[in-house]
Amino acid sequence: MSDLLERLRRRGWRMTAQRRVVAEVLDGEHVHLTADEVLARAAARLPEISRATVYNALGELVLLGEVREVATDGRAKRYDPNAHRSHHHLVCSDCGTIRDVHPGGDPLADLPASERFGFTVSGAELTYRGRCPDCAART
Amino acid sequence: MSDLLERLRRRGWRMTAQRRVVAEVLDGEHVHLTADEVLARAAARLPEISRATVYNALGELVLLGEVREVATDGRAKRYDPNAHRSHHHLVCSDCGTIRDVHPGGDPLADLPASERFGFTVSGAELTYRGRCPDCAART
DNA sequence: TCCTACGATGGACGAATTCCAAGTCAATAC
DNA sequence: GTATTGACTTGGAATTCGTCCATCGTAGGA
Repeated sequence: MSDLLERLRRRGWRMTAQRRVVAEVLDGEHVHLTADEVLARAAARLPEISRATVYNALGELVLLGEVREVATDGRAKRYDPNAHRSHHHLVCSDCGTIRDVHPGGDPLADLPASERFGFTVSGAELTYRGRCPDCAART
Repeated sequence: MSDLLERLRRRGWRMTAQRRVVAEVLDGEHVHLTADEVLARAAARLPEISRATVYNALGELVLLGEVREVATDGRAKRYDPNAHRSHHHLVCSDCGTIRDVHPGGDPLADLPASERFGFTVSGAELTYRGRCPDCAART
């Protein structure tokens, strides 16, 4: 679908079998996987891939700005392949599922200079919390 | 200053020496401490207090809504005693320092029903990221 | 094809947090 | 004041998530 692989190659990202598989996993699934889930899916295609390699690759994709890291509470970080369109997240407080949302409004514009305490503000993350329909049904 | 202890007692929170010390630490400092920092300050008054006890007490204070848990990336969670006045956070991406901020706007109102995916949305957290003056000066 | 720097490996390590079984104690009842 | 009891505390083990490191392998240029 997307040209993630192609983009990476153009940017000079050294392409190995392992890195390709990690990128393909992220590219294929438009959900928010944990590092462990990425490892599991990658290992399905390339059984000898190592956990450290997956962490390395994910870390570089984050640095390259191709993937966003989403920290939710005490749980494992999740990796969001949809780094290009600006969006925020809706997290289920029971199961940790994440959905992308596009609220109106501009959080950055809502923070006046008097509330910035001399910080150089570079961005804002908005996280909505709630229970997903599945968890609500399971009551 | 505050009546945190009094409130807790009224709510039937069983008061032990350990719990009192943890509550006093949070009540005294209006900063955002990690569990370890709470332990250190508590141990200064009650040397034999155990780490597990601090975690237990913090967990209950969070459940009671007296303290907010603030997860910042891969670092240790921080505990915010200012749970009663609604506010958001400005985090230094270098040193992890947190400041309370009060932006205008209402994130919840900005999320239309069509973007809620059947979730029961209970709240929104807004986290601004940037560099604090100290870290910027240190360049 | 050959080189070589960069990537992969996996096991050890580390930080933060939770779990557990046994001992202790605050609050209530008498 | 004493007895009672269920809730709280303890500390060490266990878990979870992630990083480090020395060694081995290989992608991609010459």
